[in-house]
Amino acid sequence: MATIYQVAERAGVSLSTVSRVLNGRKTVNPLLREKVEKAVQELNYRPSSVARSLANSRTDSIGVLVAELHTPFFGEMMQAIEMTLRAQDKHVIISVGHNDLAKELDAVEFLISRNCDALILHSEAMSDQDLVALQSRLPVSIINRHVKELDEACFCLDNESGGYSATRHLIEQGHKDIAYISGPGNKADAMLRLAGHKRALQEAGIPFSPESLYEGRFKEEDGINGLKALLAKDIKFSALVCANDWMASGAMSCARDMGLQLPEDLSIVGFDDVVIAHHVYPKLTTVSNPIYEMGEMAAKHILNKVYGQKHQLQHLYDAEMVLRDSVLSASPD
Amino acid sequence: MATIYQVAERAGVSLSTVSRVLNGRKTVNPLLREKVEKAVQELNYRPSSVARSLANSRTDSIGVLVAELHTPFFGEMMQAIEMTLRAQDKHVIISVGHNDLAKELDAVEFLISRNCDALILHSEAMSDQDLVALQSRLPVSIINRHVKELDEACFCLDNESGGYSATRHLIEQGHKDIAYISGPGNKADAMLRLAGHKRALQEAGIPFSPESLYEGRFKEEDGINGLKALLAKDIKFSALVCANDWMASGAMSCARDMGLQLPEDLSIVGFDDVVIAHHVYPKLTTVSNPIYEMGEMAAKHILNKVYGQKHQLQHLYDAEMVLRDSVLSASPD
DNA sequence: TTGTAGGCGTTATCAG
DNA sequence: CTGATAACGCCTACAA
Repeated sequence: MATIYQVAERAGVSLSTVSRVLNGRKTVNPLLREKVEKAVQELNYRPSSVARSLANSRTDSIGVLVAELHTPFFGEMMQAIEMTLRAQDKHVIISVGHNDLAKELDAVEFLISRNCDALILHSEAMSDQDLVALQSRLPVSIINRHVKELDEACFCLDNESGGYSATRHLIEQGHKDIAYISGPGNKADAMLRLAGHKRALQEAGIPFSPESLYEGRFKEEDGINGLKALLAKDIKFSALVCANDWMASGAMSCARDMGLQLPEDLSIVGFDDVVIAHHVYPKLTTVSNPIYEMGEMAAKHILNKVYGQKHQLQHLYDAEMVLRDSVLSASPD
Repeated sequence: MATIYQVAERAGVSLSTVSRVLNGRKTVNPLLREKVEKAVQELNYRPSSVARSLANSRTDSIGVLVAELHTPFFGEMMQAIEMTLRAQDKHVIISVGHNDLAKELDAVEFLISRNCDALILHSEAMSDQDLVALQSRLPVSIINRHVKELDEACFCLDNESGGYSATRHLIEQGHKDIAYISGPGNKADAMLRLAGHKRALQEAGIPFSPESLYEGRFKEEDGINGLKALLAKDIKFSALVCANDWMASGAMSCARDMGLQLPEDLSIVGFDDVVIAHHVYPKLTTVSNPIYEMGEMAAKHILNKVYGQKHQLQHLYDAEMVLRDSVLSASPD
């Protein structure tokens, strides 16, 4: 591999001059510039990003932490991040945290040890304080969580309004008895979605009953167990909202196993509009989660903060209804 | 950030000694070692991976090229790669090629410009020759394609036998009239799957009819259009095999739209056992594609080749039937 | 076993 | 505008 010295020698100039033309400095004689470019061509010279990093203490690399990678949600987020970052010649290093605090912290340290210029995190296990502490070590973008102290760095969905829209939609279709399968009580997004649900009920004058609530952990099986538990109780409901699509899919399987017709016997709405949403049957009415845009913005925030660019940022994202076939208008009885 | 010099100073030794203990050399006085370790602690010293890379011309980074990231298949592959590599303290840089030759080549150059120690590729558009040429520039692992010249570096599924198993299963269930929706004719994996299908037919003495074949491009919509086209023809079939799960899901939607009962009126088998396979209804009988294992092996191959490790490798993977609910035994007529 | 000195390939600072 | 020269932080002969 050719070095900048050899280019300099071949072009008959000093290495400083070569460095200048490589970095697009304007202050260089066009004649020399041409010579240098010719030499670069001939030697097929490629600057060493490592040496460059050592000299200017920038790696042009961004670390990204996600819970898992095999789920389409994170895949889309990663893709958004990779595309917007590579367009600016930055590269992304991935690491997965497996929903476990120790592993997440470990992953973060790993990323930092790699001298990333910044981090983009979709953390499940770290506390808000952990994130604040992290921010003092290097610039970060945070996806799907709002931390007061890190306002500028957070990019999230309006979960409360999403939860509101979901049950609001059901109410508008004439449903009054609406059960809810929630995410875990210690997750802010889960609780916000639930809060939205309650607000919609209240607004419609429908009392919220703890009986019609089941708390899961966002997994398919929780949808199954949740519906089973709900059905076993002495309550009636014509509609069910699940705090994410995986649980909704589980609930659908379960409903069918219990002999229910979908959506005739039970209307279901999900949340996130993940890829499976339109592969289940009936196709799932759900709430959008523009993770792609959020990933893009998180990346742009880094671009602004670390590399002095000037992108327009949006921090809060609307969760909109995606209407498909899993909700039936209830006949007014 | 503390440097190795400061550690040396604080410990009262030379920086070579510090370097030695950091790199676990045995040839160092336990007393000094202890001093150094203490100093490292106190200063919270972290070696600069950049400086290290410059000095020993290794970045400990592996570039991974995939077609897309938002699809669960690649997510799983990435996760496998990340986990096995990070366990050995290597990091992975991702880049996506978008199924486009120019973009793939661009991505590869980008990765190389980042001084990756090696590349792992799941290329859709590059030619075998491109890959061979690449191999001469730096070590590579190739997933899902067999290139004769790169035998050692390839990790793939036995697509032919997978295709065989799929229609063989149908035949065993009593089906005789079996339609097939294939992947694109210019993709080796698609053609191998189709070849397996034909072999199974032949073995059972069932003539293959081009009429019952539709060529798609592995997309959901191809499943829809494919079944529609097949149904419009003057042929009968009680079963359909789709060369991947996405097309199978599309075919299911289509079948239902056409008023068919599943699986009573039409048995369907997919391929890949991607996440949607057990979310569709009826749950899809399909052929496994152990992409996780393949990703892991591709990573281990790099570990062996570049970092002198000694992992056991497996290059060819069996495609096994995953039995679910989308196939009905045909009544012998 | 330990320390000294040179090199890895750039960028940045300063004279000229 | 151009060219020495000194960082950048670490590794590794080689010498002591």
